[in-house]
Amino acid sequence: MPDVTLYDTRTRSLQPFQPRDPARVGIYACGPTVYARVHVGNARPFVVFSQLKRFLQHEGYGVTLVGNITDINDKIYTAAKAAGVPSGQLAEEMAAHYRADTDRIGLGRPDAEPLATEYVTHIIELIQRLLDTDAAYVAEGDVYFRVRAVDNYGELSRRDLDQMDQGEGVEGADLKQDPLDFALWKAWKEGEDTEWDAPWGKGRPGWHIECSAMAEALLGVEFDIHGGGVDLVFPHHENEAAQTLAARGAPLARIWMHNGMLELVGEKMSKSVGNIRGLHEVLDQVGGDVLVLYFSSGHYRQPLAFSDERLEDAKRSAERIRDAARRLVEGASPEALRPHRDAFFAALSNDFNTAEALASLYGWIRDANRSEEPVGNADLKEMLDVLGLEGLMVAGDAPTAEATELAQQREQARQDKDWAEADRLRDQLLAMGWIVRDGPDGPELVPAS
RNA sequence: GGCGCCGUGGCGGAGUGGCUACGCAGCGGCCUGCAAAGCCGUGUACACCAGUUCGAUUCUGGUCGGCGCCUCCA
Repeated sequence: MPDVTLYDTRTRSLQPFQPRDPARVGIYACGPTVYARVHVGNARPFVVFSQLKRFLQHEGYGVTLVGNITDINDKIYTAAKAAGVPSGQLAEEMAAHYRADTDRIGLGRPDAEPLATEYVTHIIELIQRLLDTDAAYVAEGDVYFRVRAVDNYGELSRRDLDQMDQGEGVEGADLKQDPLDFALWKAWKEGEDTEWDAPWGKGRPGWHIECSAMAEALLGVEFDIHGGGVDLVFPHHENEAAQTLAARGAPLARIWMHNGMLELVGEKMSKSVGNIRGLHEVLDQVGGDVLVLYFSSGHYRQPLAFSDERLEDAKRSAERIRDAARRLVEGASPEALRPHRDAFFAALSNDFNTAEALASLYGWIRDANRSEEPVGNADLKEMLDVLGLEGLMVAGDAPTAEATELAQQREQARQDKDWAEADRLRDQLLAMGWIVRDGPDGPELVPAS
């Protein structure tokens, strides 16, 4: 089994995966801010890191995946005010939607899904620590992080402090000692309907510190993999890294992984642009397996084109896999197909290249389809399991008695060479949702999808 | 303007210094009563210009174009 390598954003290089403890690999993947229902783009990190966890488990590692939900944020206040509901209620509703929508993807849940609101104590403690070490300061109830307190600020996102925009016009700019400093805590303001007490006054945590605190609480510092969308590299992850380093004297994570964006007609899909497709809508349209297959068709680090056409392609590809699975028999796969299986896992070992892995999977299928002998399904099952596509192995519902009866009538008509009647019955079956395939062993009824 | 990513056949999308990616669509064939599924075959693909090299889509430099981040963003 080849060693696993993963691309690390901080060093911009492929790194051999060498966890501190193979039995306890920690992955933290930044989840959404719940101020609205999530779109398909938000599902990419969920899928990528869920699959990565499955793959690492397959390779023998013990893995804990943490996927947070940000439920304290300016966006939530704004959206709640616009909707005329309490912000806590909005966040709760949207978090519930998020869990329900991502459930339908069919990859299970992360091992922990912390909410920021559950970790305010940890957050306050972490901020206090930063104040104690003089890496942060209080200004009129706000608390700001002193960016120059860490000498490697900008390392993750490859930014030169002295060349960065000076953040003019940004909220709180006049309170900052340095325009690049960012808020760890925002003092309560008139009209805000949630607040927490802290030694320096009531208010709420800033976004970046929430993740540092939750990750540290659940995985400890210097855990193995921190993931999220590439749009989070700066400032979110840069700030997380800086805070934790300043507070604990140790890096937050060893490897930083970032997934590429979904693109809709050549433009990043995002709520601010307004070119979004709801995750639940897409799931209504094609279901979880097709969506996962669609995501898997490109490398996780690259942008991926999103459109109905792409979805339809993935749907047909899924059919190809399903049809192949239907022909297999239970049990071990032939040695002759082994190289395809091995190539599949070798591709995943090389920076989790699911696109290349799928090519091997299709190669396996082609050879299996070509085989005269019955082919055992073990390899295919193993590969699909790792991608979370085991659902494609499941045969559809058994034909109804009525459908079977019609199929038999059609066989009789074919025996009698009454082609018109046979075709009529075939159309009737299709209308009922059954495709008839005449094989050497007689007709087969396959659910039309 | 700064930092970074990318330009591959009709579409999507991997990858490699010389050898079929793959999927979807198309075309021809086998099979079939006809289909469907499957199999076989099929496309002078690597933005452009130089350079390195026996040889570059793959390395280096430049040009043009697209995208992301620099403010909330998966």
